[in-house]
Amino acid sequence: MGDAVTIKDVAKRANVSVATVSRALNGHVNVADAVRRRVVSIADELRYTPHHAARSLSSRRTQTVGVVLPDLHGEFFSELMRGIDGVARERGLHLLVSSYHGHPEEQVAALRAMRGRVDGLLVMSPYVASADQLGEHLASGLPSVLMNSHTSTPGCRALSVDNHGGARAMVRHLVGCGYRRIAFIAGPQDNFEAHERLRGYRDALAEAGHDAQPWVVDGDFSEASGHHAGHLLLSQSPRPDAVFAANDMMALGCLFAFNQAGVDIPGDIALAGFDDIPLARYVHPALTTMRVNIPDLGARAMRLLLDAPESGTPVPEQLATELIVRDSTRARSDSS
Amino acid sequence: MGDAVTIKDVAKRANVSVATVSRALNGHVNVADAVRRRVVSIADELRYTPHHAARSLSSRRTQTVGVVLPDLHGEFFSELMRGIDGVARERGLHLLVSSYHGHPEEQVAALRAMRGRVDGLLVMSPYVASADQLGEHLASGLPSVLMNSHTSTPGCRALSVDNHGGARAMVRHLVGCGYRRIAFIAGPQDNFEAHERLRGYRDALAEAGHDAQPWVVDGDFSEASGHHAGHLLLSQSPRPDAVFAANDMMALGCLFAFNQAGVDIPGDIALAGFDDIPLARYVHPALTTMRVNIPDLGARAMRLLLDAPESGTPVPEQLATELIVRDSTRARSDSS
DNA sequence: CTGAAAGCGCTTACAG
DNA sequence: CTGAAAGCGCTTACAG
Repeated sequence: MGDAVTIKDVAKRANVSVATVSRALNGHVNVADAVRRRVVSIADELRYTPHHAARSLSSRRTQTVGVVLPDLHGEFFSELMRGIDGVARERGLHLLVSSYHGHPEEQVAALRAMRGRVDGLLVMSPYVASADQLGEHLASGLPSVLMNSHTSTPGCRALSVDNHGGARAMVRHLVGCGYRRIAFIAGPQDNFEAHERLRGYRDALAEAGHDAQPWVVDGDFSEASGHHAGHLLLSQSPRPDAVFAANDMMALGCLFAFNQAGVDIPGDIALAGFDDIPLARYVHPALTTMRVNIPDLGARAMRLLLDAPESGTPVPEQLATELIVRDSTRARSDSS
Repeated sequence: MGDAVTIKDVAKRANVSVATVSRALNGHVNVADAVRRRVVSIADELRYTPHHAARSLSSRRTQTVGVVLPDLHGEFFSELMRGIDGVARERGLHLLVSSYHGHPEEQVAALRAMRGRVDGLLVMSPYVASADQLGEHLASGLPSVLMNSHTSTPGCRALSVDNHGGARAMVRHLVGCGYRRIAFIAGPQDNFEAHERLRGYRDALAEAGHDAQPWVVDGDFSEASGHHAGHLLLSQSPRPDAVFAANDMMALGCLFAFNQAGVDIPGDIALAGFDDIPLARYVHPALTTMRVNIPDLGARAMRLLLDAPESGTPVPEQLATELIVRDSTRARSDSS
């Protein structure tokens, strides 16, 4: 380990008290200029770095924001971290990242482990079930912002992608193109975002007034489940004339199923996804989808945490999505 | 913030000293069973969580590993984090992540900021230039493992992808297919991995003995630079019969350039990359590449940090790559 | 098995 | 402007 140099060593060398070293290094005003310069130069020379735990124990601040996510890998989280990290950097903050790896029951443990390590918390908890348990644990302490999470906890700041509005807009687009038998491949039952997208689909269909019945097949956000759903839909009679998958990964799985079966997209069946992952523009045909600006979600959540007044009644904020029309959907000439 | 409950509160309620609470909660043996049960249940009831900074200040341990990376976003880092995180999880460790965002000069600051916050460090520093500066700062303290970094610092544990061997193997594959005029799109000059891949290309070419001259065009690992290089190569006469890009992103850029120009791959020119990013299998034609198991790199680096004896002379370890042959290269019938 | 006390390395009122 | 001292919340020899 090598004995690290402490504030005492610096004080000794500079012939001042540790208090003065602390003040000089932290830029307090009440330090003689000559003294400050001497202290700073000695600290430099000795390669002194304040011991973080000691500093945060006495100052009650950690300069760190905790990020608790359901998972760490994958495009989504990587983009999210990018947005969060950008703001952290601007503000000179560190990030303590923790994932509960898809085990909602470990989430509370992850949250508790943050005590004494962070000044605030960004939490993403898309599991519908664990919502209130979560609120309870957040309430007791740290300033927090919830992302894409279903919670009824009052006083909790929250920011979500407008999944309901986005799904509705996509269905409207499909209806506008002339599609009528629009099937929906749903996401996991216990996922709040999946739930909202499904709700948007249903609502838009009801609004369209073509008395089209909801046509929902199960999925779990994975490519494989989309592939399976695609095959299932092809076996129906009549087939849907458009398929809206609750996320792009399932849309891609479905697309492969259609390609395998020789179905023409969008001639025979149109296809749309949600998220706009990078792959969406590369597949053939390129996928119509609803873009979610994920880094922006992270950045805005971070700013909400840092800048928003803690008091007052926080209004849950929404992040708009953007319809990206590509080749997998097309206005029908025989539109009724 | 809400006044957090401390060890004192638990001690008071349990009618024991804080020392006993500490021992009971930390599972030390010398605590009466009845007392331990009482303490544990009271701590539970009070929702007591030890204050991390205090604990690590007195115990000199943080249960945290620091990860200092050149960047945070993108597939590569996301996969790397996945590997690191898996091991951290197994061992009950936290991760403090820090990026210096492509500014090598900020790397030292990032490293220093880790003092008192972590028990060990995983560092990735692909900038050739900053290598020794780095070693100096690492030496003074924390156990560390370097990933994909060029360093001559003795006593420093290190783990790298076998970029040299991988590039050599790819060139051998191309030569074996019958290609002779093999151009190479290089990565950034100051990047250690790019440097090693280039070296592998040169060495393999020399070994092939067809007295083929190295044919290197500049690139910077970006898709755009690959696209540019592709156009440049098409303007040459004679054209190369195969192009090996130092990474997949550039290979994809090159592929788009070839497709735009109506060049048949691999009929007219073969194409190969390095990394095996997910996109590689989806493009048309699917890209021959050298797979790097990135999560494994992270996981092994982590294990090296945690398990390897700190003393002794550490031997830099290498991570093997795997040749993935897809449609963008093919054995030539008119092979000489 | 348990407690009193020292100490981890800082910061911050409190005096001067 | 500067220093002595208390204190942050823990852990850990040291006694008993």
